[in-house]
Amino acid sequence: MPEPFYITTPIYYVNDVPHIGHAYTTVAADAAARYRRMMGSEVFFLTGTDEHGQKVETSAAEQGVSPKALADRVVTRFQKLWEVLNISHDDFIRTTDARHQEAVQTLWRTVAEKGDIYLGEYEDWYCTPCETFLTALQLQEGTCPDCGREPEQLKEESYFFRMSRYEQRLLAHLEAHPEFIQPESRRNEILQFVRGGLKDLSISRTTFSWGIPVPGNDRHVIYVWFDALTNYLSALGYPSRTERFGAFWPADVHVIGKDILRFHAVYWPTFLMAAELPLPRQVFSHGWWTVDGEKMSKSKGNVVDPVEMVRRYGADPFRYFLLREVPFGLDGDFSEKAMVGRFNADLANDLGNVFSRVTAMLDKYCEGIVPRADTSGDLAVQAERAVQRVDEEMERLAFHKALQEIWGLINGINRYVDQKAPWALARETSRRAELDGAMASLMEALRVVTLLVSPFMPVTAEQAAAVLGLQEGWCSREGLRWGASLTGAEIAKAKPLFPRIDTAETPGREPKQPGAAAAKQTEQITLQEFNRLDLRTGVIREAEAVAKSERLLKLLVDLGEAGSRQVVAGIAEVYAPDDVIGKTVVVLCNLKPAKLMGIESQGMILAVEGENGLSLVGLDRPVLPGGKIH
RNA sequence: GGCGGUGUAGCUCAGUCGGUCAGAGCAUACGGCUCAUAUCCGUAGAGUCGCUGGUUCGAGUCCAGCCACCGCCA
Repeated sequence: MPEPFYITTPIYYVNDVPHIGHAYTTVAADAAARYRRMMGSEVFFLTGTDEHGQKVETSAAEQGVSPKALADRVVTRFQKLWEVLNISHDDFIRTTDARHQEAVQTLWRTVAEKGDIYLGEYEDWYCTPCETFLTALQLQEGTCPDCGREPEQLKEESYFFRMSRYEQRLLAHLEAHPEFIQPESRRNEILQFVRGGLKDLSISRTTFSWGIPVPGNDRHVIYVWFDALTNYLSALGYPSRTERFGAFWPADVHVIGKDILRFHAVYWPTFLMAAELPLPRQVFSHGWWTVDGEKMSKSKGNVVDPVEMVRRYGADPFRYFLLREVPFGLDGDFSEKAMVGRFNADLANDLGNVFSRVTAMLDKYCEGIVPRADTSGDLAVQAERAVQRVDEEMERLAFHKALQEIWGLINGINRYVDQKAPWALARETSRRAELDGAMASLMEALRVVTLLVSPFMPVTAEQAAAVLGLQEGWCSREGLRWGASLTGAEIAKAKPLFPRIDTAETPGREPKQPGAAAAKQTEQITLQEFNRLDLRTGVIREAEAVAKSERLLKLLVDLGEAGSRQVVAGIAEVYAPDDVIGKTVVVLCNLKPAKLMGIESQGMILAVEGENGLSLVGLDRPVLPGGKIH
């Protein structure tokens, strides 16, 4: 009977543009899920999207579509990303799924019947000039944190969850289960928070309607966390006591980012207590990524697009980087320099090279056939130890340590090659047995490395398995045993798994020096010549992908008095149609019209090739469309 | 303001109960091999272990104060 293992990512807000943080959580959960599958567990790995709420409602209204239609369109951004990153989730839950709505309403009724939901009044503030809602917590001495003015107080009828009632029980649970919240520093924060006392929690809204209705009161919609967190149950079939539910609840681990720790470590367990359901075994909160040492933000324009990183470096190297660079649980810094460093030092020089090295020797000295020989010895001991240690580290989700262990084995393989010097053995026919033993051991070690690396780099592992001629089902717990054998297999010389990246050519690696270098190469022009360009501001009113093209978007650009015109722009790799609608851009209007993919383009949108991909040229203050640029 | 954390080689960081703990990886330098993706293996560091005091036979390792940065809460 395989051991069940249920692991989740958060459900991501569907209206968000996926970035490195989303990729990180999901890649980490995927590596854990794949490892457990290899080890023979029955794994259920869940991810999905949170699709309700005011932001989706508003965005949809602005675009004149229904919220569901908007969600249906943008959910694909996440689904595509998971495909690109080779995420092996078993289910993808959307909060708009009927199964989820039913689960949430049932959970609500269950908790309400217990007397833990009551109708009350929720207070918040609205800053009219800023057009933003503020909670009591956000206020600074009673004023708006943005403009410093006094906001208007609003009162709203709201249902409340009696969270205060579970304060002691939660505290007891936290104290009895130190592993419940990880890492420990986060656990301490939560302990401190709970010790400070739990208030009741507002769990419904009347100010928007895009959500799951409160059972028995359609004026209310169930508010974010009561809705979203329940996804972990609904994907298992709750409220039906399905086989799936029986097998997988409670979850083994919810992998989350530290921004949503409290909701998972406080709200969620108390909801479950109220519903008399068992609590998840662990909530693991990982850190955040900065980019080149700076906080990632839209305004800085340094948001890392995971799709672009995969395009540049490949899914496996990107996954490897995320899990190797930083201890899981701590913050980390992403930079392309570090990415390339890891790629060359770890993947090309170590992992990739050792495959080429050993298979080339096998080809040369053993006609490509793995000799039948004794493989006991030093390398066997090292491999067995690595397998054992990787297991311990994966148990704790210490991905970076697990990878360190694997690389320790790779170093060991390289050392073994040096010690045995097969090229020297091959010159003396009398040492044939010794050569065979060494080569058989080396090949066996490569096989073990292939398995160990597979949860992190599934595509590379498949390639390596193909090189080694491994049979179907190679990725198993049994396969991790030393001596599970390659004997007699005929093996072709491996092509480089990771061709080195020439750092001189790497974009973004060299410090930018636009001034001097660029000026020298650029021919000077007169103002008259510049004035020949009819550059104007335009607002994108419509946008759609051009069929059969990965790069092109067909745009309708509003140029104010100059009317509207159709422009085809090569920006689709970075911008989805929804991203650009409403954006003010700079248009070269007197460019000779041209046809792209059969569609006429009457101008050109200005963009820059930045470090993180293409970026549209924008304006730093709002401007009416049609403004002449000079 | 309250609570907590961090500050160790050029860079990123390990250092469990105080006594070979002054370490690893990257980068750099030198040496070796030639099977391999100019890859690999080995050797090398004049680091006041943030600062100042204290406890101790002995302190990155414990205590106090200070400085800097960060997190949670208010």
